[in-house]
Amino acid sequence: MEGLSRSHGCGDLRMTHLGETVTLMGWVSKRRDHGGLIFVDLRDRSGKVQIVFSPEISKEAFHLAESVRGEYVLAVSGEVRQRPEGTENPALPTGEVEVEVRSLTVLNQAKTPPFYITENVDVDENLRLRYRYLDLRRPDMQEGLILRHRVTKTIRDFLDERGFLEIETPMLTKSTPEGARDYLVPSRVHPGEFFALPQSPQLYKQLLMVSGFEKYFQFARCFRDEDLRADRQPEFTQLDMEMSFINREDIIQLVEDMFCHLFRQVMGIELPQPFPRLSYAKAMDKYGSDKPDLRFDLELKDVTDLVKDSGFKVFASVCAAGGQVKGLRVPGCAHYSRKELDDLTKFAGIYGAKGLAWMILAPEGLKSPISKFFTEEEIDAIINRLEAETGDLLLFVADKPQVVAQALGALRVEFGKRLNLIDPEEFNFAWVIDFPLLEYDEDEKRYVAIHHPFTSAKEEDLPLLATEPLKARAQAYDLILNGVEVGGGSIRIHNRQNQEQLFSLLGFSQAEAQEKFGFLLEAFEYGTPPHGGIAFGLDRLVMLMAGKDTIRDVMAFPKTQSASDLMTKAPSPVAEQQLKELKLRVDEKKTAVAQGED
RNA sequence: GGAGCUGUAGUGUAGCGGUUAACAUGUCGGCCUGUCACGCCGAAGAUCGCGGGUUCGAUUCCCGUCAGCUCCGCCA
Repeated sequence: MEGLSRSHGCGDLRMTHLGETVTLMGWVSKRRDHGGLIFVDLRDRSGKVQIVFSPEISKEAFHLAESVRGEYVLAVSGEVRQRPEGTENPALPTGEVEVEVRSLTVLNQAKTPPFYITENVDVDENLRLRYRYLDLRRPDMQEGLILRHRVTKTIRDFLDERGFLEIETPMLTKSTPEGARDYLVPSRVHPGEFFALPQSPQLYKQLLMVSGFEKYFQFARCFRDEDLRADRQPEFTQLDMEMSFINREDIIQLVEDMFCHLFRQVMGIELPQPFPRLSYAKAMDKYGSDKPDLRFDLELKDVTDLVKDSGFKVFASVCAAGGQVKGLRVPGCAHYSRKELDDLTKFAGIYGAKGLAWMILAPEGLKSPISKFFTEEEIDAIINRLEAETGDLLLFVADKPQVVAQALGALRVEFGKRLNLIDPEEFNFAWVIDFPLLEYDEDEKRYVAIHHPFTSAKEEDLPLLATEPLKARAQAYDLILNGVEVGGGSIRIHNRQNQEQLFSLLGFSQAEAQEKFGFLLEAFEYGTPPHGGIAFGLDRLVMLMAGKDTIRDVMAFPKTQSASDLMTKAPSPVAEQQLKELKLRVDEKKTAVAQGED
């Protein structure tokens, strides 16, 4: 490298550089050896350009190039030249030019990679994760991380402009009840005691409000030891924000401005403002989800009133037991076969539905195994309610409201995809507001907070906390994008009495509340401003902006579904000495149980 | 904790109760001065994820297991 200095990025060369002598450094993407002439596509972060080795230009470079292989790291210098007429490559941004190489330095050799370093590879994810550093060489993976950088950079600048301060909070923190399972870190200095990695910086950011910082944000790494999904990793990044002296409208306005700015700057897209809002109750009722995909219509219709007194016992008994019956109209699917309907039933079963009733509005008349239980008037009323037409398939689920919503909500999304009702280019933002504050946990026999225990109830619902807590609505709001929850927040409780009241509703004794959250309760006694905030899942947001199906594709080093890192082989056992220092002993629970025992 | 899908040369796939396990691509060698999915000739490359069972015989069928993925539960 002595005396060598890169002058341009490979992907940056254009006709305007004609005649310039350039020095490029990058990887061999492809080599085409014609015997007397060698072409190499040289790739770096900026893109690719064709470089040419010819004995007429440099015998030395040409012969050296004969030994070059894929993914070798090269430094070349030579003149940018217009390609001979007829040999331009319109598929490449640099396709009008090439570099004729006068000197070549092989900076490093490379083994043949285990998979192709190109766009759109369909390789076993096992391999991609094991060789993540090679996977990340692929241009579309680089684009994802570059996009991620531009998103964080744009947001940082925006929030700075609006008077926000970026403040870091600890990673070694206190384990608190409620919420996800914690990742624990043993304390060497305090044997038998543990830190928890933060599930979010929630309490710290509220305390920063007590401290008077007024506007805070942070790109915060969060940890939750729960099972993974395509959009859930054990560690992930939140854009975390908190503000004092604000109300819900202030936050919504700021966030909409922020996303409009972000999409304008990064994607060149103008988002329509204001973002639509719908209540939790309406979202659940119409779409069976608290994060509905609003890129397509398909609404659920409640037919409970029409069927509760009908002769169909399955429906009637569910209604009598306090359940409900809802229907989904699937346009143009009257041709569905028995097998396809059985598969749909199985699909609904995943979400707990014990069955799936259907009606087919065929041109030759109604086909349905349940129609014989209804009068003609009842059937007409149902068809009217669903606004169904000939050629439609109608699907019904009868169950507890929660099961009906989940099953039909999932079917709605499924048909949105199957019927191609979704515009993949669209970014459909909306707010879901007025969440309930609490729900009842049947397993634990107590109330649990839907958002989190620091969320304030709506002022007009405060009296309900003492009488009918489940009816109280929270000052909470989620931001959804294309059926994905990308963020959520709330106005917080900011005085000790209200916070203690909520803890007690959640079933904490005063002593427990003091032990777990005493520092917060105490802080609230020293002049706490009204405050609230919101946090966004950065990985999910970037995933959607990049058009990817999993957040793994926009994270540099993600974990597998079983929360391990195939590249480093983490987690792994540690030395006995390390355990000793921590005063820890592994319970030798047999992992390798003998086979074939009875 | 549960359900489903996948696992065959380096990679992506095909295949079948008895095969020399096929194809493409990559790799290696030779030829080739305008290619860009370069072309042509040749070669090497497989413990058919692992273990057990059924069978005269299993890569193929069955059971188990491991790994990856998708989903349910879980994720304030």
